[in-house]
Amino acid sequence: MSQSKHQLTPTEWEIMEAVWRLLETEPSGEISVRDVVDRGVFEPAKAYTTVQTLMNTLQRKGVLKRRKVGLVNFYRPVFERREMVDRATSSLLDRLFEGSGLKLVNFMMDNSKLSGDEIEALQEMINRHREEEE
Amino acid sequence: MSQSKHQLTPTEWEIMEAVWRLLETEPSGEISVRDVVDRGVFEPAKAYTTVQTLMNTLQRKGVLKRRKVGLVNFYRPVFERREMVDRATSSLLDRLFEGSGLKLVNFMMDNSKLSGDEIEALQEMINRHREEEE
DNA sequence: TCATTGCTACTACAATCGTAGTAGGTCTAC
DNA sequence: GTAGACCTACTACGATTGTAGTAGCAATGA
Repeated sequence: MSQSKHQLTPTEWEIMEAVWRLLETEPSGEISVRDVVDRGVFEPAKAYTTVQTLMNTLQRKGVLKRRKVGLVNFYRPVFERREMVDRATSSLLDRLFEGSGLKLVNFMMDNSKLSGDEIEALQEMINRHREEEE
Repeated sequence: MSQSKHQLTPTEWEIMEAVWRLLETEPSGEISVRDVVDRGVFEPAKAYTTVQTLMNTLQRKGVLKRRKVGLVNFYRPVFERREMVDRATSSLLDRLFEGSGLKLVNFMMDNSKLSGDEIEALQEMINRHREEEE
């Protein structure tokens, strides 16, 4: 079936979001299943072994790297969140907007995904972007 | 598992894209499996029964409506493409950008999903949008 | 009339997803 | 030194996904 490479399912995203978030305050850059279970927020809660299975799947998919310290497995993300978001966004872009970011923005404007305030902020972004380009 | 409501898998999207496209030149607003198989473009090609199964799944999910004429089933989309794109986009927005369209646009600008030309076009869009608001 | 064509309904089946239980091995605190 | 606590590896299992085959029936054309 799919499994192509680093495409995540919604539940795997949930786990990864927790991993990235928790690692912000984790100087070692590594994290255990226990950390994710205890400090991640899941609604509804997930069993320890469920999280364990998911993290091992993520390891198999090459999204987490696993390292055994003593008896305990520690995991570290292979990619930054930004990279994964990029892939997911590109995938949506390719599938639904013929790869055109402009079409996506256009769609959002036409479908109220951007409020008036946000469009003002967007204008600011464009201005800043132009300055950076010079 | 998921099946929540009208969330499509990549392959189901492929079918629906073909259905919407073919219906543009189909005054009846209905289409058969045969139409999709013969006139849809799939890479690699899909067996007749594969398309049949997928279209029945889409019917079960409430995305296509089925009507038997004589012996043959005809299908019609329940939603316009725009509606489904809206759902998929909102889903990505919620999962990865905290529901903020602005964050998504920001991300795209920072990650070269928008070329310089496209940003100009975006500026045009904003201007037009402002005029419409007045 | 009867073989071919074409369609539907049903079935199959491996892979994946989401969730979790169980067995068995260390560590630790009494 | 032994009973919990805690962790890992393995297994399970129903649902879904993606792909397709088969049986059977209707229309059709020779």
